[in-house]
Amino acid sequence: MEIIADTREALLDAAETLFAEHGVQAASLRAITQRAGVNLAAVNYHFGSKEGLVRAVFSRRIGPLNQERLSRLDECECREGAIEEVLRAFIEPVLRLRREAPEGTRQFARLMGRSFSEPNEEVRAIMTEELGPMVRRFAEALARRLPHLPRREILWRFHFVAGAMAHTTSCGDLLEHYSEGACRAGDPEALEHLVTFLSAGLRAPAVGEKQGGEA
Amino acid sequence: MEIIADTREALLDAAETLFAEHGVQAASLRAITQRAGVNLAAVNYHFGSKEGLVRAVFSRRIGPLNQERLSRLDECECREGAIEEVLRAFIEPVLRLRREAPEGTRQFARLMGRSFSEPNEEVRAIMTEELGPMVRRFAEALARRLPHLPRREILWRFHFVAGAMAHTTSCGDLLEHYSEGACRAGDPEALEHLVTFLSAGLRAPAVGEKQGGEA
DNA sequence: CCTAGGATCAAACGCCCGTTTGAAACGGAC
DNA sequence: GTCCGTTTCAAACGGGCGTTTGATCCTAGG
Repeated sequence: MEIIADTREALLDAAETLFAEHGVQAASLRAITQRAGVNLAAVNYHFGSKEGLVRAVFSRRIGPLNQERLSRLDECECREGAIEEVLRAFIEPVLRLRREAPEGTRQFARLMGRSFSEPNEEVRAIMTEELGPMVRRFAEALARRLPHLPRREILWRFHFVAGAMAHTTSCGDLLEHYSEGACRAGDPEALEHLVTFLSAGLRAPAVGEKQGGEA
Repeated sequence: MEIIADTREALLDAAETLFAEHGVQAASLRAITQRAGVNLAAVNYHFGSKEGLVRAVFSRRIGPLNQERLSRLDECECREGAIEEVLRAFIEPVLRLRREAPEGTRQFARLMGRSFSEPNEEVRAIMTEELGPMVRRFAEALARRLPHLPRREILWRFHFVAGAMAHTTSCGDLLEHYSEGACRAGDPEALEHLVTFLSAGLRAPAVGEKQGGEA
């Protein structure tokens, strides 16, 4: 528990940036160690293998990220906050990653957004493992606020919520490109657009019902 | 224009499946040619390079796909159809890919959903090129039906529409996993859930306005 | 029948990958 | 000063990659 973790941290930072930039598979250990200014063998010494490095890169950020989401959800539950607040608790911590100081951190949101659909099975496994309990708690919070919706429909809609968010964090360039620079996924207003759109979607009547219909 | 295109087609089919399964980068030409039952050198002979093969795999499907989307949008425009119809024209052709006969085709939706956030820049370039005009026409169709929304907000929301759809086609397993099999992204009902959720989101009042407010 | 040209083939090319190795450098404990 | 566990290092390992090559097969046209 000393400050010896120098090489480890340098590796995690370099890997985070290069994973985000080129993908986990395409970022070579040679490129990572060179950027970190350490020897090639350091990865296998400190993390056992490339997969160990991948796991460490994800764990380092996802732990605190989920903790923040869940503690904000706790607050929200005490105050019996509206759907909008639940969405903010879910989304804002991720969007804020994009505006934080260290360069690698900023890239992590992009990396994470992409990782849901990663072809690499190990990466996907890491994501489902690390995010599982958090996802379930948010799904419950939404279900409690939308008692008229069947459980299956809650899950569908939460899937869409996650999709819109992941798309925004991982393909922000696309939006910037099509809007010719007018919309920037890194702006604080992204949160407001997401919350407005998604809360309206969540509040829609159940599939098969007319507008204003009842359960 | 004869039936000589045997090897080419076999390569496209094999590549499509393996690209979807393992990613463009991780699918090797050796694996692709072996699955296609052709010689390794056939890729470079018929497509010039691996990138040529990638382009061909995408072009083969995206062309007809966009044509179907646009002709359905045309119909919809004639009848002055509602937002729901525009969404169906945009989404259904993609979801139907998942239920079509050839195995590779079924995988293509997954491949395409993932390709928006591909680290490989060439793949992303192919996507923006091939989808650009279609995207713009749909954005206009939505703008005409939501005249009270600023143009920027239309673009934000269309981005979320695309995100929810892409997430559904590329990470359906995730939804199936978290719902313990209750929700299957390949089911026809996926379309109904998407349209219900997304049309409600599109109809939300502009950011910063109260429910029921006017432009 | 012969031939020219497209299509296929096995084999090799050079390169980069993740990992391993064994030695060197370091830094407290005694 | 010596020792020992930790950390760093240059070098090499085997293997897979995309691509190239030159020979061989096949077939339509003269």
